[in-house]
Amino acid sequence: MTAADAPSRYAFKDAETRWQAAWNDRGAFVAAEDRSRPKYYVLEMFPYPSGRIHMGHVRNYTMGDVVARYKRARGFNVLHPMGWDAFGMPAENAAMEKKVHPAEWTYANIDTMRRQLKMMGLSIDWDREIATCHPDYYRHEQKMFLDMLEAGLIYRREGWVNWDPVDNTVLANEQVIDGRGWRSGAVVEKRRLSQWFFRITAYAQELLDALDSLERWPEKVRLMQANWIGRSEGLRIAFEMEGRSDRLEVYTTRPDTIFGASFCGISPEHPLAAELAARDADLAAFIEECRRTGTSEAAIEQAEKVGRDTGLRVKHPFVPGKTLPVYVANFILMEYGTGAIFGCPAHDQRDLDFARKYALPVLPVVVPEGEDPAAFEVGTEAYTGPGRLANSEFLDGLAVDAAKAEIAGRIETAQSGRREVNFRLRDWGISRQRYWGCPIPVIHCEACGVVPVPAADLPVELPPDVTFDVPGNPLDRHPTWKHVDCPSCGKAARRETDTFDTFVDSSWYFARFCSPRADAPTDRNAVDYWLPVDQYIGGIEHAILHLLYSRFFTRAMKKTGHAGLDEPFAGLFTQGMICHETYRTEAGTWLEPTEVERADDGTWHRLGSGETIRVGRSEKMSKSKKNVIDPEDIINTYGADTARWFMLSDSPPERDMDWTEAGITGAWRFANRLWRLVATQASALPPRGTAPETDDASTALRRATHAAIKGVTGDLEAFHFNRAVARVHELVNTLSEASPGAALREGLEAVTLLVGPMMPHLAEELWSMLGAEGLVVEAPWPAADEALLVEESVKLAVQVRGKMRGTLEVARDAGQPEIEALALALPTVTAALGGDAVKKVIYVPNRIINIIH
RNA sequence: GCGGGCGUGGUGAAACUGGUAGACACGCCAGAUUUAGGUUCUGGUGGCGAAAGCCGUGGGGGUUCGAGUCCCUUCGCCCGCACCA
Repeated sequence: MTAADAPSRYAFKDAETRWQAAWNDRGAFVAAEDRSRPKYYVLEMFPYPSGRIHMGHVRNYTMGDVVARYKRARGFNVLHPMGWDAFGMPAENAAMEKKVHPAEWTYANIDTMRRQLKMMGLSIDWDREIATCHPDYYRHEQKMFLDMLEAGLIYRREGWVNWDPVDNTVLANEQVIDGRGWRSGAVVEKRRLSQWFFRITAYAQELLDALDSLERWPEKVRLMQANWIGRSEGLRIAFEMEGRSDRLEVYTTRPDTIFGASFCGISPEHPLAAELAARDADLAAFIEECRRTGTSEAAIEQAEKVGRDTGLRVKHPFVPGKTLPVYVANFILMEYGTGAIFGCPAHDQRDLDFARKYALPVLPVVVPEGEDPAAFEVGTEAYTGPGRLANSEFLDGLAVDAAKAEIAGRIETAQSGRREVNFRLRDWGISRQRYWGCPIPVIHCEACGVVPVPAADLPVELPPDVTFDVPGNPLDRHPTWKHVDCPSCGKAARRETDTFDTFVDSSWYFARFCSPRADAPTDRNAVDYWLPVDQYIGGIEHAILHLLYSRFFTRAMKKTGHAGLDEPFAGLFTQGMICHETYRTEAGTWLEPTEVERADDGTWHRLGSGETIRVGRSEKMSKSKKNVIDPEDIINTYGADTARWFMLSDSPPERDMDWTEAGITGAWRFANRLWRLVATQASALPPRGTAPETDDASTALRRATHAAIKGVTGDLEAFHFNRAVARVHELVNTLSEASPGAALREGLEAVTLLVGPMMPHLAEELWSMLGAEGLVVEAPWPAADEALLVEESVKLAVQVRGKMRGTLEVARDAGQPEIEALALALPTVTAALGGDAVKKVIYVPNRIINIIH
């Protein structure tokens, strides 16, 4: 073939469908347990079927696919499944807006997105596909709920909950961001409701401790979880109250500052506050006001610390005759500790702000080392640093930690308190007043109370005939669904109409993938074989919610016998977001990238009208700012391989990346360049298996090939995809300059295999053009010949007093005297020395020689 | 406020345990071939300078023969948590 009659471009459309069919025909990605090989479970966070895939999905699934294909080539038995996180609010919103049933909407979206993902050529075992909205999935979730309920991992109680007035549902603490619902953005209100809770706090310590064992998790995520769990060590102290027989219990992490206490504070939600308010209209009004201001971020931001003196006095435990006033204060949370504190203004900023407002005493009791206790004063800033105790009787002179221990001991001896560990983590409330979720399988009976649905009656299926014309939960107003007989006494009873938080669905799907058609939630053989997930990949936005819930749920599954491990994800990688420039008209209307163009002078204009456009900085792709690029358009225009290649190029995968037109066309050019290189050289190459030549040029070529194999292998292992891409570029540059021969064949075959996980269709195409047998997906990963990598000569840097003066091409591992002589003979070196005597020489073999004068 | 991360050419970024800063790519410049369309190929490209050379990894200081990398300090940007006692 000559260049003239060779097709000039890689026909990706034809090739991609052809190779996808070939993989499919061979069942190349179907996974089965095989104990003769090491297993490797690669999982990307499964998508919510919102409609169409977006670029974030493309990046996520490309990275996972690279890992899956690479590990497969390395001989691992790989599991790489895909499913749908299919329950959730958007389906109900669509039902309300477009009058389609949530199920219909969801399944249609799944069909679209499955088709789109298949266009990407992912090495997924589609036989294992699951959708959480399918009864075959959620019936098992219901079964586990019953088991966990029985095991004491779940309970029901009434409590203050976060109510989202837009989505008309309760939210977990983790789902309230800056006082607003994580989906709707509405300011969350406080309501009292009966709710089901997972007892995640029972595992608080364990979930915290085990973070240390997650070595292949990003440090950032582990820190975020540790902060969220929020362990604190302190002391619970019971103060005697004047004129009452009961005691006021407070929690503190600074018991050492007890002598600096000038008041006690209780939460507006504290039972004592309610009791006192019953006889005090002013206090009652204050409490009501606190409740209304609630938790909105604006309220908290500016909220002044305010309180009301209840008139109640507590006795200081160590100062006879001293009493402290008890205030109801708006900054004290009922949910944390005991809902009551003692205030030591000198050493706590909040207490100080409060004390200044109500003219309470401020007595420093911790003084920085070396300061005179008599002279040390606290102004507008509390002193929270280390130091020695003062004004504290028997604690005087002690360091903070010693003082804490001393006080704790005395309080415990006096039986007026005890050491206590507190966590910020709250139990996970999972009741949602929504239709499109997994029904909670319990029945409420007047006589028997809460009765679990018998396992034989599962699944509790969602009724299909529901309406969305009025707000609220359609299950609640369904004419028949909720009316059932009590399984226990047989009398008329009422079904629970709340459904699970959708995070329950995603807390175990990774386990279900191991045995997706099993009749029980899990097949223990399968989960014991496949779990844990060896490599999990997804967005950082799930650092707390999904990842913490899954860690808990896996433990709960272990306790109920559904799994046998504690930690579901051995390795975690969090990818960055896809960003794009934003475009606005002068009037402020957002425009899509396809609606604007850049003129030669660098200004931007609207297509058609020519209106001047303001280009905004690159931001996360989002529909509201219209800076989105549709993956399907890209795949149709450039092919899946080009899209994948660009996703892996340039930006490190954990960092945000910019989607640019130049970037995608650059990737497109490279794919063609590689294709053209093989297309033009293939026929000139010697047959496969011909021994490589041994002349200098061929040896150099082989060295480049094997260096690339070694480099790319290391880069893929370390998730350095952008460097792997750079190394492939380098190798292709080298191969492009070589003349045909066995060494070139070796190089082209190697580059084909190296590119395999990243551009799988193109790799197959090249492999077949090179006349190789079988498919790339079945070929083992190439091995680097270490012997070829050892170079006999090295380029050594020569410095004079640390300044670069030149380089020397010398024999590998040459001796210092020889190097020194050569270096001193360099004109640049003699010039720099200026005749001075050499005082010292530092020589690092094969690296550098530094001459000091 | 607390916790964490990041500042390197015009741009995205490389640089393993301190050892030739800017690999690779985009863009740009020059040339060649096609010149009906983002094609392909060759060379150049951190800054200043005619050159030798000097200066360069946010700023300042330090350790070291040698610092993008380690230490101190300061500025800027981003992310997470946020009245958690």
